[in-house]
This record gives sequence, C-alpha cells and structure tokens, in this order.
Amino acid sequence: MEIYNTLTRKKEKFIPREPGKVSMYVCGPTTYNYIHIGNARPLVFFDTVRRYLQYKGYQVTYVQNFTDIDDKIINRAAEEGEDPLELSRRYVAEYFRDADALNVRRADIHPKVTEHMEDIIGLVKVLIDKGAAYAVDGDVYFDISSFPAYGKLSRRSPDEMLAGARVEVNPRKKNPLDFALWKAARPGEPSWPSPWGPGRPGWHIECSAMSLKYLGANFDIHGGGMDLIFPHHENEIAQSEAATGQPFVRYWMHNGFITVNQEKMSKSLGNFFLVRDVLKKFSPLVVRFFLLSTHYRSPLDFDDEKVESAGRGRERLKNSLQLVGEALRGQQRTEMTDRDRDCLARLETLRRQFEGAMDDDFNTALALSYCFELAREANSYLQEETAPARDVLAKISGLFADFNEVLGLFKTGAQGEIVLAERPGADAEAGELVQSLIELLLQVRQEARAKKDWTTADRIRDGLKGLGIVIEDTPQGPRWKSRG
RNA sequence: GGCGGCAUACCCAAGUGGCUAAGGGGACGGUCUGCAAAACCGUUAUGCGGGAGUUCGAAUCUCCCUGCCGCCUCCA
Repeated sequence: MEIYNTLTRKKEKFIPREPGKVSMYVCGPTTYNYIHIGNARPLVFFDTVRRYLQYKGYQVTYVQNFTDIDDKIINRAAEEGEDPLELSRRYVAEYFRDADALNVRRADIHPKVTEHMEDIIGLVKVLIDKGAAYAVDGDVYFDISSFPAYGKLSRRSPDEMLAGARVEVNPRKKNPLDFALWKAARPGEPSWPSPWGPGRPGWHIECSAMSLKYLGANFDIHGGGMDLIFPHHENEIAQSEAATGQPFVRYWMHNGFITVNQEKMSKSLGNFFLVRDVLKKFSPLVVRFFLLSTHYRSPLDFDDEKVESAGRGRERLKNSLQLVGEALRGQQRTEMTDRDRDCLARLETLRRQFEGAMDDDFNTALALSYCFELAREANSYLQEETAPARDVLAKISGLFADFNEVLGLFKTGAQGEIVLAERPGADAEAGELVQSLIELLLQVRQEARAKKDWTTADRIRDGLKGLGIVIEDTPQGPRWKSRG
C-alpha cells in the first residue's frame, strides 16, 4: 500500500509504526456553526481511509478532536448572547448528527480542548523548559528560531514567508512568525488557570497535546485539509518535535478543497453550503458517493447537477443490489457451469482491482469504477440465469458487502449486510401504513392491467411517480421503490 | 512579490512512457415490456489546453505559451 506523504511530496510505501496497528489523527471542526460541505470531505474521506485499513486487517486507533474553545467560538457566542462553552457543546452534538447521516463512523476518541487543559499546559511547560517557548505578559509563544526545521512541511523558509507576507505586528513576539501557545484571557472570556495566569490555549497546541496523549510520538497518519498545512500542521510539527525530540508523524495526508464555481468554499469567503442544507436536497449517502467520486487530493467542484449525476450513478448500484437481493431470495442451483466458474474468476479479479485502487493512495474514484463493473457483471449474470448458482450469488453479494464496508455507500445491518430500505418512513411507525397503502394501490393496478385497462394502470403508476414512488413491472410481478 | 497545483469526450472522472485512453452521467440505436421503468447489448475522444522538443514509442518526461485555482492571514 502506498500513501502520498505531504512531507516528502511522494507516494511512499505504508509501513506503520507497529506491525498490524495504525494510529491516526484527523483535525476535527471548530464548533461554532454547523459544518459545511467542505468540512464533510475530510470527514468522509478519512473515515474511508480508516475503513480500508480495517478491511486490510489493521487494528486502527482513530482520533478526531473538537476545537471547542477559540476566538471564533467566543465571537459567535458574543453575537448570539450565549455562553461560549454552551454554544460549542451544542454544535458538537449537531456535528454528530451530520457525520452520522454521512455514514461516518465515530472515532475511537473525540478529545475536546476544554477537557485537556492539564495536558496542554503540561506541554507548554515542557516547551518553555526546553527553551523552545517564552512567556510574555501572560501569553506564551513558540520561538521558531529554536526549531531549525521550521517550514519543512510547507516547504517554506521563515525568510521567504516574511518577504511579501503581511504579518501582524506584535511587539511581544521575538519573531513575527512566532505563534501563540497560550493566550492571556481578556475580560469576560472563558479562561483556565495556568502558571502564566488565566488564559486559554493557542490554536495549534491542542492537536500536539492530544495526539501525543492518545497516540504517542511518531504516530502513523495525520490528516486534514490542505489549508492546514500552513500554519497549523507546520506549527504542530514544531511544537511536538521540539517537545519530544522525535519525528511527530510518519505520513501526512491532506485533502483538496471543495469549490463552488471553481472557487474555494470556506467559512471566511461566505460561499459555503451547510451539510444540513445540502441534505434537505440530497440523500446523505449520495453526498458521500459524490465526495468519493474524485481522488481526495484533487479539487472537487460542488454543483447540484453534479451531485444529481452522482445520485443516478449510485442508483445504478442500488438497482443491482436489489436484483441480487431478489435472486438470493429466489431459486438457486448448486451445480457449477463453466459460465459460473468464469464469473467467479472475474469476481476475484475485481476484488484485486478494487484493492489495487485503494492501495494506490486511496484512489476511491477508481475503486468506485470497480463497483460499477461488479454491478454490470452481476446484472448480466442474473439476466442470463433464471436459477443462478448459489456460490456465484454468494460471491457477488459478499463482494458488494466488502466494497461497501470500505466505501460506506449504503447503510448496513447488524451483520454488515447491505440494507436498501430508504423508503419514506421506512423506519417510522407511519411507514407501515404508507407501505400498506402502496401495496393496495399495486393490487388495484394489477387488476386493471389484467383487464387491459392501461389508462387506470398508468394513472396509478404516474401518480405514485409524482410522489416519488417508482413502480417497475417484472416477470415476478410489480415492485416499488422510492426515488432518493 | 514568493511558493505550489490543475487543464482528458456534452458533463463528471481514472489513467504519470508502450495492448484498441477505465468507469459513471447524458444522448442515440437495439433486446425485453401493453407502454414504461429497471436490466442487458451496441454507438458516442485516431485523441488527452496550444506549440516545440526528448524517445523506437508520450495524455504521461523537458521547455515555452495560454487559461484557471490554491497557499503565504482564520479556514477542511
């Protein structure tokens, strides 16, 4: 397996720190608003990375933090007249609603800054003791001159960064590029006691402190958006390596941006779409499919038409899954023909191709194409065979389940089996009634069809279609599904 | 100003030296159907922004040009 490492700008063979185990840390959101679709990309992508590593048999420890105290939260809280910590607690809960909808599995640990003050203060102390940081008037700054490797991730030297860059003038800093580890509290702000007076952590120190606590030094994978390379991750490296004297991270992974009209989407530009709003229009799993349809390091333009196109693609997979499901419930045979054996061989190839795609720096777009080839293989097989071979069916269905275990494009049941029920109110009590009514209409329509009363039959079909219910007539009778 | 990225069909998109340039959407034709839908079969880039070069051979490497974007400041 190869991973593109931002640190070396090359694909490198993946060798974890400890055989069979992978430690990964992904920068989570600052909880001052609902997440936007740009935040959703790393979420979904790194969730997929984790799933694939698990598929490969690794024991993965996945940590994703919440930045639940910072300037933006304080400002937002002031605007809303709400307590900052209450506000961030609320948005943490909202975050999980969106992430759950996108089929993102919970991290093993979701540390919060406010719950790790001791660890953060301890790390700042170490940095001061080692001469890598200095305290001024209740602030503490990291001294970048103490860390010669500063700039190695973003490939910039401090001199280059100063030339032409607008750096705020802060007379308390020794060097304009020095950054805050601890910020003295201003009146009315939430604060925590520290050896330097009441205050709160700077933005970068939390990730160093919390990753060190849960994953230790030199952990395997650190992920986040490309815009975090500088300064956030550069600063994390400086802090962590200055403190431990060991390499901070083995593989740095950064996802590309989501754009709107080819322009970067961000909270600061104000051209962002909240996941919450996007999900009013699209199924969350369609959004997930869309996010995985492009390689993670490429930009991805968000556009309703493109998401709809992705939705129709996913529908194709769903139809195939439905056909396979029906075949599993239907007649099967146990003897094998040459055709069956060819099919099995082809399926084995598809698994290898899928793994090859994911092994190559998590090429989800290519992996998806093998899902489609699987669908075509399955469909054409089922088209030809009225009583398909049990072993072939099992293999098809197992392969679909495995691919889905990695990509998470469909909900799964307790045994990891794919659950297609995305019908209106399928899991609500009212859904029972809806389903019964539809079944009743289908019976009426079948009676009309038997009498060749096509007008009535078509009226029922068209009417239901208008309500988002698609009817398909098959040799085994009609079936229906909701159009997502 | 400094640093970096991208440009593949109508749309999305994989492919970084070598069989006929994946896959999806769309469109068109066929099979199936009462008609549809779904599914299946077929068609849809002699060409990969433009130009020059390296090579037996390039979408893939080099140079130039054009266009778009990002980072250097909070940002996934």
